[in-house]
Amino acid sequence: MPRRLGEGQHLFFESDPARFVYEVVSGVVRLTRLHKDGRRQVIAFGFPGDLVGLPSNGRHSTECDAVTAAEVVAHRCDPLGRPDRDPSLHSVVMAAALDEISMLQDHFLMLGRRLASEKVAAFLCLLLDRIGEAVGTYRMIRLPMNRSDIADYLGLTPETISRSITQFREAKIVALEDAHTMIVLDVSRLRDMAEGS
Amino acid sequence: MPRRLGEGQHLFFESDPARFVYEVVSGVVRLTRLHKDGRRQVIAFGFPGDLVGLPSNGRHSTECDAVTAAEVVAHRCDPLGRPDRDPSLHSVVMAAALDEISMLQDHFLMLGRRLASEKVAAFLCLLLDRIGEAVGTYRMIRLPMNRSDIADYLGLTPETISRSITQFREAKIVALEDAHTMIVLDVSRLRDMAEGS
DNA sequence: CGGAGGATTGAAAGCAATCAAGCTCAGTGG
DNA sequence: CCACTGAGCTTGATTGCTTTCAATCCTCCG
Repeated sequence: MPRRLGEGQHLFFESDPARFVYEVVSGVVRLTRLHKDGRRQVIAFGFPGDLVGLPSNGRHSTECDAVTAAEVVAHRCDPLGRPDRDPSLHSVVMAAALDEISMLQDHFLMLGRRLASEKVAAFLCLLLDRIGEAVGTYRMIRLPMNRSDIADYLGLTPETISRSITQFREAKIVALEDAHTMIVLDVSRLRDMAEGS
Repeated sequence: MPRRLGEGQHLFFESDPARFVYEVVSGVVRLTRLHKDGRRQVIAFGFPGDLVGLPSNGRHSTECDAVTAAEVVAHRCDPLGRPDRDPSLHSVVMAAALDEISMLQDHFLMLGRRLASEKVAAFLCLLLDRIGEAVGTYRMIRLPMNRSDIADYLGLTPETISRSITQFREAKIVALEDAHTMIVLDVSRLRDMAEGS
């Protein structure tokens, strides 16, 4: 029943007719929109439990592809215009849409931070809360996406992401096992960084 | 029936229990969230026809106040959890929520532009399409908000907004009657500016 | 007429982007 | 088994744009 996506495989494109909404079951997907000049804005990452592909005027407003191998379950979204037909799907989609709005607003606050390092810290806190795992007394973040994805999410360059992470490493706030495996040594200082103090 | 708001008057605050959603009938409202350090992020402006105050987990996720004197109509949003009770309100709110997501995504693209002048041009194009008025062969924008509001919407400073507008004025792309009344002399060049060409 | 808030302009400083060069590691093929 | 390759990550030096700080202007309103 779930549909499997290989890394980099597309689920839908911008302005495709939206026949389905998709529930992410495993893996991570990336919702992006393209600038006229070819640059990319990452709008959001979809983690397990997220509902992605909400339509606007019957079409997808972003494109979506897999950051890692992923599984998704498709739900027809024809009935969205008629809440009486399928009230339970309707409620779920409504809740997802309202949550999405709230998440996008949080994303704005992230982009509105002063320094690049504050944005990166805020992003890491987000991942920590969302997909952090316990490792002894510390917590670990498996970063599924690469530096360019993070850069396009935060409106920065990959070089700047790298420099911020290096800075956290030198300050002993985090340690890197490899480029995609981060141990958070000092959560409270990371949260302080995210708030500019 | 409509509720009147004076300039600067608040309609609701962040994390207020969301008992109503509000339809803007006249005037302009401002949806904002605050950073820990007191800085302000303008999430959106609400123009006539917009539905504002959509709840997340039963609470307002932003604060809302009037940019100009405004009128709003309140709609109870208790029934949102039960689509079968009031299908028509439910459909309206669903459509508004999905539109809002799309608008927020457009806002991201605006923030993702390279230069301050591109962001300002994009913002002016948005206003032009939304509230532009014909004036002879030209089109006019009445800017209801001040430079700081625009700055907080675009993640820039008021000075930078001012400089960008001056730049457009010197390039004969726009003319200012006063600080809040802009004549667009060359729409296509303004759109080009917004896209970095 | 005078005051105040917002807008504009100017000069200087700060921070991220850019350009460019190594580095690491996984995958590949000899 | 190891050299080769390429992609992604890191680091360095420089450039350039926005911010910051400050002064002035303007306009509306008391």
